[in-house]
Amino acid sequence: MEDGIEIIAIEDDQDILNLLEYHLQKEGYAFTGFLSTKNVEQFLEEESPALMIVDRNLPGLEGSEFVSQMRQKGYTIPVIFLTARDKEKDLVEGFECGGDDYVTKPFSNKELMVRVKALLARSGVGMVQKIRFRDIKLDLAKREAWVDKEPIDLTNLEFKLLQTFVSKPNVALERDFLRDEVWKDESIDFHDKTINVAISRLKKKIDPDGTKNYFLPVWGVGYKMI
Amino acid sequence: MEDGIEIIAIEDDQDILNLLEYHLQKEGYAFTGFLSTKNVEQFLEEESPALMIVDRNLPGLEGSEFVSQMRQKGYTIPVIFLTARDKEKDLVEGFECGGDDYVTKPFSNKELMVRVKALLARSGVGMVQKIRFRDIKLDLAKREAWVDKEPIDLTNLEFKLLQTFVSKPNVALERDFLRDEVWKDESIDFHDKTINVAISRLKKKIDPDGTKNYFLPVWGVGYKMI
DNA sequence: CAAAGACGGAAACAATTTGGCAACAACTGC
DNA sequence: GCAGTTGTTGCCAAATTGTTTCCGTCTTTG
Repeated sequence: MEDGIEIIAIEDDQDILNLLEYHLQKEGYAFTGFLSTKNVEQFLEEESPALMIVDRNLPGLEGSEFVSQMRQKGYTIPVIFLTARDKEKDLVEGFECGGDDYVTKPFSNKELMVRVKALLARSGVGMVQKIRFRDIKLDLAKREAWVDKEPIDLTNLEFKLLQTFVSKPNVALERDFLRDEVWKDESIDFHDKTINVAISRLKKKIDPDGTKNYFLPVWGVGYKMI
Repeated sequence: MEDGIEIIAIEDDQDILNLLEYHLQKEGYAFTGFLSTKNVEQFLEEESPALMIVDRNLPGLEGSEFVSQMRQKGYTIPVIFLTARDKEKDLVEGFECGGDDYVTKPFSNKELMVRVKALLARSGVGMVQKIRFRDIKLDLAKREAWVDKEPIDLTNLEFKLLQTFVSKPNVALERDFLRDEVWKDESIDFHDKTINVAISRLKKKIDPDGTKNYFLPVWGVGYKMI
């Protein structure tokens, strides 16, 4: 299912490691388990998994300490800490040292899976990114757009433009901002009318009758999607 | 501490609401509680809090359903769901419908605070720009203005002008300052009366009856908003 | 205190800026 | 070279902004 997404776990309890392996593999993730932090760094150098599950209470080097070290060395891999339910002080430190979420032991399969998926989504992995506003829906991964459940064929520019607006609904976007955001660099001799025309074309595609008034011109500033 | 960050909660259990209020206010957040989803949308239109805590099991409209509706309408406010520990199916839906985190009841103060802070950090709080003075409110992002809760249609120049005054209430702003601040460059042959006329037009828009006397002319100097 | 001059208020008019849109041109990838 | 996409230009309409004028009010000063 989640094509080739790799998750590793560091946990000194072999039973829990097996449990993690079972559930995560069932969900389609590639899984590698470690009983200690040893060899993990070497593994990270070679494999770059998408997520790391770390027990707070490891023998020898503490889990949070290990993550701190990895962060220092520049690894930004998202981390879910496993922590005993009664150790709430750990929890705070877990967030503070750069960990991204935590799960208390004993954990349920479902809770873990939800947090794994949420964290992966947050870090932009295997995203099924969909954004919507009013009756407009955009699938960023597939680059498809729907208006009122009808698929709309948009060009690349139109899609970027619409995405920019749907990401910031009800906000007046200045022409300079749009130029930076949609047209990126191309600095010199950028004609003002370029934006007007692009908006005009987009309007005609997503609202041929002109009855829905998605775009409101903000005079002297830019446009606002309403 | 967290200066003026506003958090609202929707929870039908008054005791829990009080608990939330106590803890969140102790941490320095401005808090508003709701016993149902009624009135919440109206509140959101006016206040735009930084975070919303929503019980999944509300009487009438379900919490997740409500959040879905708000998202459809373009509200991107981060949400923490409160959910009973045994209802894990809810939990999954919570993430799916756009919620950003969840906390299981009964929750500990610390867990809640950690998640609140993490979510606020993740959503980059402090970007919503709203300024107000007397019964005037300006939303800089939306470029909308309200007087006495009534939306007022302002031109770009008028908006910049009003923003300048609302940012410095009770201060006499010199004409030179206004020229620099509102009219930027355009140095040469700037007629004095230009400012007069601009102020005059602005006055007529935000106070048609002329009863509120927002602007006090400071003879030979400029204007003061009072 | 009164008159003159300076300044602000309001309305009308003029100039400028801006957006919509259509048509044409340039570009791109195949 | 063709079809699709994107940028440019020009015309029109509308909104905004600047200028002028006249008048009333305030300040100053003799």
